[in-house]
Amino acid sequence: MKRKSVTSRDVAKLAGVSQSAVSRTFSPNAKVSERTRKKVMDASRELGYRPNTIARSLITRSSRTIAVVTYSLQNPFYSSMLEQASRFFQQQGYHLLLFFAPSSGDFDAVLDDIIRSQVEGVLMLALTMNEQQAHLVADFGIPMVIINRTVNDSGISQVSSDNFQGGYWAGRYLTSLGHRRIAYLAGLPDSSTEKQRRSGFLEGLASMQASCHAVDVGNYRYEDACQATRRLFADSHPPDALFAANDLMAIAAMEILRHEYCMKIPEDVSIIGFDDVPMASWPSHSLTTLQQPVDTMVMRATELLLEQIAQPGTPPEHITLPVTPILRNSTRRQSDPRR
Amino acid sequence: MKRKSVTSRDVAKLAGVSQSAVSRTFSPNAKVSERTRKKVMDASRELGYRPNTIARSLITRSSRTIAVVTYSLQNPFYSSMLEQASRFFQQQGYHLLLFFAPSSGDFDAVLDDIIRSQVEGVLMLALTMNEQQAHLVADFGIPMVIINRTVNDSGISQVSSDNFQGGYWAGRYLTSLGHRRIAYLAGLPDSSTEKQRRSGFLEGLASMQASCHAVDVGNYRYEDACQATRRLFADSHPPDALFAANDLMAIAAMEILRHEYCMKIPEDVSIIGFDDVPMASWPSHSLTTLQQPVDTMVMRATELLLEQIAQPGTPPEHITLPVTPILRNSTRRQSDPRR
DNA sequence: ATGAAAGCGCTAACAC
DNA sequence: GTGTTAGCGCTTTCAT
Repeated sequence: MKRKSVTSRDVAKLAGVSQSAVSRTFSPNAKVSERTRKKVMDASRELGYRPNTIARSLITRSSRTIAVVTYSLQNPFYSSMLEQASRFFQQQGYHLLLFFAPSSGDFDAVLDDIIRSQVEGVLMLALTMNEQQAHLVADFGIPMVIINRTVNDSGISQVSSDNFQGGYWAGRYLTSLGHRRIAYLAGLPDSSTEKQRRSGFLEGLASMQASCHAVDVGNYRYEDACQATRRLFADSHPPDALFAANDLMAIAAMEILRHEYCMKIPEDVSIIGFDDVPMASWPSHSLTTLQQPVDTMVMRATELLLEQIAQPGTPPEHITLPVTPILRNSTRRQSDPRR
Repeated sequence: MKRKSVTSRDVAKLAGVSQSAVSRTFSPNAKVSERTRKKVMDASRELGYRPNTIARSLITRSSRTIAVVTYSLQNPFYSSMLEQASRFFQQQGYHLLLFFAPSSGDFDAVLDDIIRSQVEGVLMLALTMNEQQAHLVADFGIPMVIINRTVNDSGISQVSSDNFQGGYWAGRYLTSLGHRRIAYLAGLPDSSTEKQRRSGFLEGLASMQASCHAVDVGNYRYEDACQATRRLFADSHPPDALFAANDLMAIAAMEILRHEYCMKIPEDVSIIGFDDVPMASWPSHSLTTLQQPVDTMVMRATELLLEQIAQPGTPPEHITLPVTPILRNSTRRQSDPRR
């Protein structure tokens, strides 16, 4: 059954036309007579011919391929972004090359690989990188947009939500509920989202004459967040409120507090997350959180990328979308407002 | 900043060597003198040269690209498989082309697209397709392995776990706990996993002289499973046990039962899931389930694919891996064993 | 509208 | 070891 690479030449021979006629038949805006087209199609069907995308790419110098590089799919927030972006590009007739940033090791090698692969654009999904790395790709004239991370002052397009504002709100809100020992569960230390959410949070607290009671790091991951929570609450003066830099960690904290520390949420401790992943709205968690506009973020990012591909001169944009506090049942006013 | 396509020719000219010397320098098993290599590397660096993967693919007729096609990433079970498989292939020096099966519409068009893209292999991730579709790709001599789905009697490699056995165990176990009104929460009706888990379940029940009390469909999705659960338990004789065809639906059911029907789990109803996603072990859910050996499945599938790529003659394999019951706290012996 | 011819950027014989 | 040569399968002028 295995047909081995039928070429347009083979089809041409069988159809009794020139090879370029075959090419034209398979080109979107061809100028081929119905008669020729039919002959070609018949022959193609008979031989099981499929145009070779690689050869086409080589000559047209357009691969119609986009690289998406991401860090992990553990967090439903990322996998959902990936799925949405992928479906969008696929719908637009693009192929999608998927890369994972190696957990340990050579990210530059991946970037190099991407450049060699002749993609027309790169979507960086929640990827932390330095300016040099960011420029490496851009300097090759490959349009790139970073989503859910920012890189300082570079000429690179980025779409993210207002992490600072989200943190700020969390800080003020928890304070306003009367909490006095408010802790912070941090994400990946080097990531821009972490830095922004944290500084927003601290400033939010400060704006209410409050300060942060304790900090520990959960690296945006469930398991790490469990450990961090245990450390935070093993103290003789445990927190009475917690802001976690993402929902996954917030939920991890709830699990630990409820089932290992026999604490009630929100009675004993208020918790706020960040993202608003679907899970956050499940009754068991009912997590108060800061909703990121995923759909909009993906849409803006993908459109931006496509635009830059279509018009290479397009200046980079930095888009910051607002976050929305979603009030659920993981937070409540402190019963003993002793302050 | 934008350098526009520096070719090996440009490098050759600058380095004062032949174009093939440049090619050799960038080929893994080159035969180039150190002197030439250095000249080439220097020139390359100066011009920012990167070999064009597309041109290389065209002439070597190997794209070193694998297509992974999947249905959705909503379920963490799939996204985790995707991540593992991707990382593996990436590590092996392959590129990964990601395709999503359109929810409504032309799957054949996607298959066609895959064939045109000259991938060296295809990994079908939890994809339901008919035999004709399965053969379409295979007939082009493109190795393919299906993971977590089976296609009847085809000459196509597939790796899955023993869904029937899992269902069978669930049926017998729930019966052995003394439950008398055991319901089934079904997955995607046409999927092989659904059929196998269901028939295993029914036979398991039958082997204990029991039968299924009610069935509803959750399509393997959270939201749909919520609806189905509401329907199942709105009855005047609601189930006292539930087997859900995957964890996501099992958890959905728990959420609805606990928070909308004020039922206790496992006191009022026992629940069993399927997959053992990370979430299933979280204390809030503590779901009894059938663990699929994800790591092994992915490893076997990826190795199988690579093997078939390396040795085109390799006969297809059908690998079925055992599932493992994981006993947690969503099931318990019926307190009133009236039978 | 159609065919002939010239490459796209690279690898792989093949001589030297 | 190095250069020369001939393509990989296709698109795209350019004549006709």
